[in-house]
Amino acid sequence: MRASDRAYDTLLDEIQSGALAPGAVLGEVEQAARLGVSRTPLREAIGRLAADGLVVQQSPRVTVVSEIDAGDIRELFEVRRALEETAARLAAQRADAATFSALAAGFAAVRPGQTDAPDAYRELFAQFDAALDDAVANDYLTSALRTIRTHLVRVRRMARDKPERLVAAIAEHRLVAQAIAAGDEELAAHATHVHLHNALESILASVGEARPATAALVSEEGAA
Amino acid sequence: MRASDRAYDTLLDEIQSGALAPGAVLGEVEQAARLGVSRTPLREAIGRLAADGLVVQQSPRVTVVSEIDAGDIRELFEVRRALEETAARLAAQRADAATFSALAAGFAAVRPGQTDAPDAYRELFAQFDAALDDAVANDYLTSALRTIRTHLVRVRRMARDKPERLVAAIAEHRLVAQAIAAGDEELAAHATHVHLHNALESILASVGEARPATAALVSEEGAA
DNA sequence: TGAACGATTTATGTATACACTGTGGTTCGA
DNA sequence: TCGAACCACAGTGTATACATAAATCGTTCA
Repeated sequence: MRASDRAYDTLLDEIQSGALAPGAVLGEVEQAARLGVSRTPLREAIGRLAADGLVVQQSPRVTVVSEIDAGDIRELFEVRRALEETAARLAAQRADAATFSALAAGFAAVRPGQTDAPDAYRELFAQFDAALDDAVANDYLTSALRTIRTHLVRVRRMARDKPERLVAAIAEHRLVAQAIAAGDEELAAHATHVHLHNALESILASVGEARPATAALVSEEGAA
Repeated sequence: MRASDRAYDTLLDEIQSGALAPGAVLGEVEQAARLGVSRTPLREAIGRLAADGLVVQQSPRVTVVSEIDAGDIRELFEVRRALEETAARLAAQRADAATFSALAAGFAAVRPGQTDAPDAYRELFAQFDAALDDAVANDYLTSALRTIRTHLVRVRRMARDKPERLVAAIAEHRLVAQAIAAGDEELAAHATHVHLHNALESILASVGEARPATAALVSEEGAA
């Protein structure tokens, strides 16, 4: 395995896990020494992280881990909605029905509280994403989604999902999978839209910065 | 200016212009010598082109300029539709009306045959894209669109637009600009959809690989 | 004669040395 | 005492040397 790949993987993991916090300065010599590689492959790793948007050149001489705030999360979800709704539509047109029927069954089989860790849920979501990419068969779309998902890992870490949100997310995924299996393009797109709306609301609430529209909905719920 | 930037700019231009044709092998020593830089900054340039998707590692030892066929063009437009429709919607919500009114006026002022080169049209389109990016104010979206546009330069070169298509594109842009200026989200999105549909059809026809649906429309036109 | 194995060559991956720029601190002058 | 200029240092950008791996060509054996 190449040293530059190891450096990239390590730094990516550390940024996504928060070990390297936003704003942390990434000096070449320092990081190269820490990771046990020379500056050349480390620079390549930094370059890839910069292309992903995970690090930015704060000044011409210092690169830092990029910040991410509630505004970024909203921007991220604007793009995510566009790409995933499109992916859902295309999958509904092209996907193998059996594959997504099986995924839907997998989501339906989940019993709340049965599985111990959220890792089991994450695994299901990852399988769904992989199946979606495979069904869509569009490298440009998959590539764009990959970038978004890379950022989302950090977002999810910032905003821990509550257990009930995870259960709801399972149900939402199940509906999307069913719609795709049925070839129902509109339902797949709209169910995806609903899912992403709920996911965003949950994340923003968790981060503690609900937007006006959400505040209104929350107070409605409180009144009802 | 950094050597790696010069190498990147040069290679990007050569790939987009076709001077470096798809399938061309990019040897590091060869290209470094040709561009008058050492291998280190050249490798960085190649890495950025790979992140853009303009070059691919054909085998672990040889990187080539990526191929692009009619299938790629369709995939590209699937993503482009998703992103630009979203951009149009967001711009309709957020844009400064005066800016897009001015752009609409600029499109309206174009007299067919008045300007000599398509470069004048391209300049207008570029201004529109820049204004759109500015209005949307979403770095993730802008970044994704930048990648798509990078590929589109090559596509346009492959498929020269006919003059009448350019005139139609001007009118289509004008409508989108008007819709954004008016804050009409739905019209902006749908006009964008129509524009991209027409652009794709024109390109595919020019490339000589019209898809079934298009063939039907063309024969209808012929019959009418 | 064909296939397989090995050696040579070539290109990439990595390390390191050098140069240059930008910044910060100190000192000198007003 | 304040400001400006100069020097020093740190860190990036670039070049080059070295190691390693893969591909190709030649030779040998079946």
